[in-house]
Amino acid sequence: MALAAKSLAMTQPAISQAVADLEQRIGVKLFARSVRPLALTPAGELMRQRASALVSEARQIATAIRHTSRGRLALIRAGLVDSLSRALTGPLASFLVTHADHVSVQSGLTSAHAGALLTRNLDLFIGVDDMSDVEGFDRHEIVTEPYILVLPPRHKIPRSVADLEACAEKLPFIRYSARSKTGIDIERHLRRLNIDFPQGLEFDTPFGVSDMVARGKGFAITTPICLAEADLDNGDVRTVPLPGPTLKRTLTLVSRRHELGTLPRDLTKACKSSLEASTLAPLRSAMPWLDEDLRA
Amino acid sequence: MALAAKSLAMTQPAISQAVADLEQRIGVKLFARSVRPLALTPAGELMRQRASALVSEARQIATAIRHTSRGRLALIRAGLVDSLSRALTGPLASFLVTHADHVSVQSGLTSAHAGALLTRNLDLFIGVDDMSDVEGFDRHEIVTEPYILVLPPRHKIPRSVADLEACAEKLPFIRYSARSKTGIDIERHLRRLNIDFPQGLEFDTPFGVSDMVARGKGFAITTPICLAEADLDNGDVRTVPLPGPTLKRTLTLVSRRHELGTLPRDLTKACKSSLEASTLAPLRSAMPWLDEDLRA
DNA sequence: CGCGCACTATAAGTATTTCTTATATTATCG
DNA sequence: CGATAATATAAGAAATACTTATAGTGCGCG
Repeated sequence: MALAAKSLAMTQPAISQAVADLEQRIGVKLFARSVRPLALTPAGELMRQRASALVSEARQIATAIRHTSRGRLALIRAGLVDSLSRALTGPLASFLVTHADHVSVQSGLTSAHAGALLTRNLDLFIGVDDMSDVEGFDRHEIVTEPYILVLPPRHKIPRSVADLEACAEKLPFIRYSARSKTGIDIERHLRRLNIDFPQGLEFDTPFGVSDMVARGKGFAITTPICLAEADLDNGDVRTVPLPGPTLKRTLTLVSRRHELGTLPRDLTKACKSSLEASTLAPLRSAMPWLDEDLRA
Repeated sequence: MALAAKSLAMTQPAISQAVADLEQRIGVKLFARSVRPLALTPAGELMRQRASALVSEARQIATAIRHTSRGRLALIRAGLVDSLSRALTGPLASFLVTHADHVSVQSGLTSAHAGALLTRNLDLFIGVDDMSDVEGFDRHEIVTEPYILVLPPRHKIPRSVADLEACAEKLPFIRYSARSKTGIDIERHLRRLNIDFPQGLEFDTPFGVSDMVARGKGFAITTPICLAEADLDNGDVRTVPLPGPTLKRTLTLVSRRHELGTLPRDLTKACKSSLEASTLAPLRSAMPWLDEDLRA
């Protein structure tokens, strides 16, 4: 603390008091004081990491603002659900780079992107959740697709809900993580069918789920776009319609209202075109039974 | 400003003065005052975006720190850096499922995994950062690999640092996001070489970076494993040694000390074997100049 | 075009926060 | 065990941020 005071041109008690104040306000000890020299607690280490990142970002803001040029946005940060990562990262970035000096594309789960949009860490995202319960956002639908059943090759095809439930007698059900909207939707659907597959393996990426099925380690519920995204090297999985009532998901572009002009609408158009050509048409060829269920 | 004052339980002149103070300190106008109601300038808009993100992150830090707590582990939650997702998700899950009833495998950026490990949202991770400055963790090295330069097909091969810098005259430099350790290491290396590529495109996935290079949109610095992970459909990129001093990265399994017994060591062994067979041997075949630089 | 309205900006004073000085307390080392 | 070098505490000073009172400004309406 004495060295910190020196480097900040302050006195040592000022530092000590400031740290003590902060500890009191957040209710957590940041330093272990029963040793010399003082050591950070795990919480103190976390604070140090995140707060120094914060201070660094704060300093960068002033610099960035001074360099803002008119017209083009300085920065666009876009989130893309990982099930569209391979299909749309290129088209998305190519489009955005004509509208901003600095483009950041972040892949991941929609729940994280929704949170980041709310806290203004993203400017828009394409994902499974359209945040329809929150005011102040625009939504542009890109595609609706049905959930399908994926089984290892030569697995018997279940034709009823009872058959589906019986699959778990031979192979475990491979899950999407409950951290993903897709995982949540699937669990809710299974509960409606009174099916309760035992806990076992779960993944937060389409590849993780699909790869395990291809390896013969289990069966899963997924979507055609997720399967395309997995891009399995040994793509021999058996895909069939999901027995019982249909379950669908919609992929939507979400942005704050009144902030990006026509960019979200134009971007949606560009993404629809690209997705149709690169993913949907091939999927309809591979799974003709999808038919009208899979269109942008 | 009057509404902001009301919502912050302050008076309107306090807001007016604070904004004026800030404008004076950074030397930039944030509001256009010649119209009613007041409008944000472009700089003001950028400030609003970034400052609100900053405030949000600041609030989250306190919450995250309070939630740091010791708790019993009910399952194994493993983080896997996305550059190893395709290569190791299957082997990792297959191994862990023999040691736990419930296994969660989360793909993503090492920085998020490191944070998650610190806050006990993960039990272990495999990533680029070994958290060597933090006490209380065990580290098992899996592989060390050099960074390489990737260029569009038929691009002239840079043989010196000056050549490397000159690449940006024709094509933009495609970056890894600064949210990734890989991105940070590359930026630091370029600073050491006194190279400052203009801001342009950045991605947080190996696929994003590699796909843009394959499309001829730019050039990039990446690693052989990242390139393999991208698994490009049109894999025609030109890979060459990075001119100038070598830069390497190490992928490490990190777990808390004294908590998982021999599992981390055993898991490391299993991952090394799998990685060597599935990724490293093919890479050495494709890029013979890597030679001894790429071994588990 | 002038006036009224609803807002922001400024001046001066007050309240709060942050820092300093002086010194007490504590962990470590020889 | 005493000396040392650090941090913590108490009290007062300095700096910052806020309030009140009121001047100034852009817009819309008659």
